[in-house]
Amino acid sequence: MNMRRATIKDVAEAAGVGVATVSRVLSGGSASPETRERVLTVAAQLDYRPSALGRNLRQQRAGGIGLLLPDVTDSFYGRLADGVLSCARAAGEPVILGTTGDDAEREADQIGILLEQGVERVVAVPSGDAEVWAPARRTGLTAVFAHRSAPGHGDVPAVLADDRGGVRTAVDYLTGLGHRRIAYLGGPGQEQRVAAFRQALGALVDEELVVFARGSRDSAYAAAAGLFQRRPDLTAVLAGGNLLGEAAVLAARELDLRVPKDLSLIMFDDVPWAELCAPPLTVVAQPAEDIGYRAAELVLRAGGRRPRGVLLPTELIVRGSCGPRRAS
Amino acid sequence: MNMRRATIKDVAEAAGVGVATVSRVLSGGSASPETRERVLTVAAQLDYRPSALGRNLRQQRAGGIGLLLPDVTDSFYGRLADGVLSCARAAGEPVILGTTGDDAEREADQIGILLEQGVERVVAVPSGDAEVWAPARRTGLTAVFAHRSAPGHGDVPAVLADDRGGVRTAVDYLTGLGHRRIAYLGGPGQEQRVAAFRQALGALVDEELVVFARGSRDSAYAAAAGLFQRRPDLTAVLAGGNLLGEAAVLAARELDLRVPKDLSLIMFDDVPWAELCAPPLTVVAQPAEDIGYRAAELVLRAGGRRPRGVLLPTELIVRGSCGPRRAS
DNA sequence: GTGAAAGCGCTAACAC
DNA sequence: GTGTTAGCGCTTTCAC
Repeated sequence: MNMRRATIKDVAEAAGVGVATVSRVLSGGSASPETRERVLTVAAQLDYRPSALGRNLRQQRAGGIGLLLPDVTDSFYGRLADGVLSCARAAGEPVILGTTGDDAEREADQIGILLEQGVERVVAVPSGDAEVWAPARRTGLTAVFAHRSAPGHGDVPAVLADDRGGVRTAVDYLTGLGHRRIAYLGGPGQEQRVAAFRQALGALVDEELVVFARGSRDSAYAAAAGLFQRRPDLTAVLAGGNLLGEAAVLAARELDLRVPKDLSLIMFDDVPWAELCAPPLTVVAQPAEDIGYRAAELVLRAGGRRPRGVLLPTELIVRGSCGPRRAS
Repeated sequence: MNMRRATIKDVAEAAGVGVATVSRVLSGGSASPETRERVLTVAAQLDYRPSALGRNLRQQRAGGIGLLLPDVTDSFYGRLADGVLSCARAAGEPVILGTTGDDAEREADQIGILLEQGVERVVAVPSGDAEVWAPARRTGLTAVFAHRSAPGHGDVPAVLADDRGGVRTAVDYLTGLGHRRIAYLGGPGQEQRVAAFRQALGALVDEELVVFARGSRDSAYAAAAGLFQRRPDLTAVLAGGNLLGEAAVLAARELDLRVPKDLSLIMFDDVPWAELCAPPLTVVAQPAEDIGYRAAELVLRAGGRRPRGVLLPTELIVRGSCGPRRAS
């Protein structure tokens, strides 16, 4: 089998026109109705598909959009990716996916691969600082950040959930229930949220109760278990992501802390299993898919004037994992 | 800013050699030690990165590997994707991701996009039959199927979990607990498993208890709820995936069926939340990441002789969602 | 061991 | 409205 694909030249010959005409017709340029008709027919007959290879080289840039994510295994990023994919699909653009593991170096590698491929538009959940992104900027790559921004990237538009609002609502809810010793269990790149947490809590903040994990499940579990053991006096936790929430539930169970009796828990990111958990988890829902879709939209219409950023609303969904402060 | 990237010609000139020499040096061909040294130095100085665009056109094929998945939102496919990505990363190859939604037509579109890009190697969880894949075959594209095979694809290698064994173990476990009316809640492309289910159950099969959902959560829920309402006499369910398991738990809860007292449940695919569920779910674990990794490996060494397929083991992990048949 | 040159498929500038 | 042609960056003969 293994038939050679028809090229523009084949079509041109078969239709008795020049290659330029074929190119024009296929990209909607001007041509007489009859020529257009003929070219289209022949192209269909030959099952001609313009080669992106030729076009890309000629135009000095690959189409398509790059997508850089910390971890496809995390369902939040899965949903975000889904948003990007549906937007890209609507535009007929391929998506090149790379994962960074929240590691700046790995991110730099992935950026390198994209650059090498001639990709000029990327949606990223950034891990590295401005230095990592410098080669990309220099090449004129258009980036849009999603879910979080990064230090030193003043002019890269970002599509974010309203972390500030989400944190505030969650903290208010918790303090309203009487909680005073509230912990924040964070992951990579959550400076924004922690700042909001500190601000919302005001004088109540206890820096020992603000802990960070790296991106992995293990690290999240270690952080949660360590926190709970070190400070058995805390009565509520805000987990900054579904991996962290999962870890908190696991660690609490392991240490025989009953939720919500001994410990109230709010998790960032509403995942399907939050409802299946015992007790069902109260969460701050983030529109993961929308974030991805909007970011892809932004990067695709790179030509027009782009807003500095987009802020999408979060929502506190109260289920059963928070209760009044224990008498202790 | 927006600096033009250095080309091979720039390097050649700066090093005082011909472009061919630069190309040879960079791809490990023969050159005198001193020439090699000089070229390498200059290339580094100029921060030269060979353009994949030029290479691809010249070689009439894009590097990289295509990845076609039903749904990135499903954590099983997320893990599978992760496996593919780590293998691809090790090889320095980009991955082009597309989702099919378990729809043959959408799959055909995605294949079209890949072909247009000149991608010649793809890992896919196939949805369509041989007809959908015909254009791909004709172009000489190398495919490896993952997680499931498809009808009429005799010679496409596939990396599969041992569904047959997994189903048998699960069914044996259930019948050993005394269950007789066991349902199978299936998803798209699970013909293999259902066949194994029928075989394992032998005379006990009740065709009314074998139901299928499409890929979505809604559809899964509808199928589960419908099944439970129509046949309140069933005492055990085998759910063919984590979405289906999730739906089964939800539907059972909605209909006040207690797990495992009224209903025993086994879910295909071990997901982190299976442990957090109340009760913790007994599952048939599948090595999702390995499946992806192995498939990617196979497609990358397309040159050598490739085995017809790989079968990876599954494992029954007993937790708390199965009990003896209710007295009823 | 090295360089010159052809050419991959396409688009855009230019001539008619 | 249409054809001719140059050339994008690279690899790969083919001479030397």
